[in-house]
Amino acid sequence: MTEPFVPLKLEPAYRKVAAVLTARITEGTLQPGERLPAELELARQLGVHRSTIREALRELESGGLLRRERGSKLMMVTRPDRLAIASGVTRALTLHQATVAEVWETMTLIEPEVAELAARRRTPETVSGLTATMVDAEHPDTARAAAQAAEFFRALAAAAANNVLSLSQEPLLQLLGSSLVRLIEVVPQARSRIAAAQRRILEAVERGDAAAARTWCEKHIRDYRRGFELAGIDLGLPIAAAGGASLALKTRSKKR
Amino acid sequence: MTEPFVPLKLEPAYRKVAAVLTARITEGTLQPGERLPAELELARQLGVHRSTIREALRELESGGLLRRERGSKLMMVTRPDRLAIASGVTRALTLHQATVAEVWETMTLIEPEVAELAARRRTPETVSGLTATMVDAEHPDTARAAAQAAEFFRALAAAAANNVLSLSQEPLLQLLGSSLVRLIEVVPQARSRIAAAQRRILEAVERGDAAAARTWCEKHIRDYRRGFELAGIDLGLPIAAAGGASLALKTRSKKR
DNA sequence: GGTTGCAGTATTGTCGGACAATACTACCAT
DNA sequence: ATGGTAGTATTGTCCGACAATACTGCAACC
Repeated sequence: MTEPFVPLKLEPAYRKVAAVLTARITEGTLQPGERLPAELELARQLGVHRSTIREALRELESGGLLRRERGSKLMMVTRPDRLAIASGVTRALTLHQATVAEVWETMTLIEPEVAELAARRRTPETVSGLTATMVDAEHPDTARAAAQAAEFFRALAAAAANNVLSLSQEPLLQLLGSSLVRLIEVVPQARSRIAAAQRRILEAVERGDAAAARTWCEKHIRDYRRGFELAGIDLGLPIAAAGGASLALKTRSKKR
Repeated sequence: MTEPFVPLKLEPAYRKVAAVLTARITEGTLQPGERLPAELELARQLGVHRSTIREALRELESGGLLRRERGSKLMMVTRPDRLAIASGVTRALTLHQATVAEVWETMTLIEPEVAELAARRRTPETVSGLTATMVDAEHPDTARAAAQAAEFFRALAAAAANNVLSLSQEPLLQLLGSSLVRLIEVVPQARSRIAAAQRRILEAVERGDAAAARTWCEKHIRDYRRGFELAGIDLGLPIAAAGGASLALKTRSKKR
């Protein structure tokens, strides 16, 4: 048999343009914060038509490498923010029919470790950050409570001072979102149980007791599972496609 | 102070088109495997110009939701594959200057748990999958050895039978790639150590000994750290921007 | 000094249309 | 059935156009 021919791939121009721009950004020639030249200028420099440039820009844009700051015309180079990246992963996992059980199990593995690290690395700031995100057992809005439950984990990861961890965790939180809302809606005692568990973890972190933080976190997550069962959520079912970032706490009011 | 106005956002048409298409896919109206209508047809149906459609398509394409099968014209709906998703995350983490230490630490947290699960859930297939990816301590190609080291973790996650886990792990493997190559190049005994550790883990998984799999995996990863230090890789430094999927096993030599 | 108004320019978003290259299809000849 | 061939459909890329709007500089005004 003869050496099989590799399917030689001729990339369309828009992809090459995208590749060039991406390279510039990742290698640092184009720093985050800088503004991209105008489309026509780029077209001139790269010797292609503006439409081609635009298609390439869309590609980078959806990857989070470019963004337009509110009410500006020129595109700005930027690094993808946590939410944007995670939402891509979230969508993918949804399409792959990830089950509630899989997501929950992954949290089982990760979160206790995060709690442990958080206890070890806590600083006054991160502890107060944690305190600020405790679930309010009284507030009537269930969606808010669910968002806060997720926010607690974010604060925990922040206390663990590891960005990679924070990012790895984010899709899980997004995916769990809709199930969480359901859980809190259906199971009345959930709020107080969550609040209690969070308090325990917080205290352990506060006094730097890594082992305690870990075990309380383990219990906390196991408790979620019980909650899901009580709420009649079938763990084997694919996770519902919650509307992307619906779980993020709207912190709005960025002064500027 | 008056109630501040929320910045009303008027989305450009291309983004709306992208949103419509994405919605169709995530909600299942457009199933993976189906082919998208032609661009002109879409333009007619949505009442916009073809260029607008094309910009939207680029957006979905880069998100992995659309792909063109080799040598076909029409776009096919598809679910993003592991590599594509992970490479986005990888790029993001690189831009965020994630350090070797952070990535390594995250692996420290995750992998032992993965090993434990793998031991518990192993099946004849996954075990033989693991066996197939063992590092070849003899083969001279260092890049190949590094790729195999990563592949072992993939097989491990596969044995753990949790897709969410597999996907969460993928960016870490990609990021570690370049450091791994360096490690294996510089530290001569690395290969045999890696091979030995893998053998231990494999055996533990094979006989379903979860605790052993876990502890061997812990040691294995700690050993990587020592290796990094021996190789003179500064753990506090941002991880090098390895060329994306450079770590994937190259199954073929691309001439060109 | 700082704000306001205004004209002129630059830039994006969207459109219309064009054309070459190529994948697909249907039909015909062997 | 196989192979060839012509015609059609579709993409990739280009050209050009135009309205809406962000930016700039400058003059006028409090």
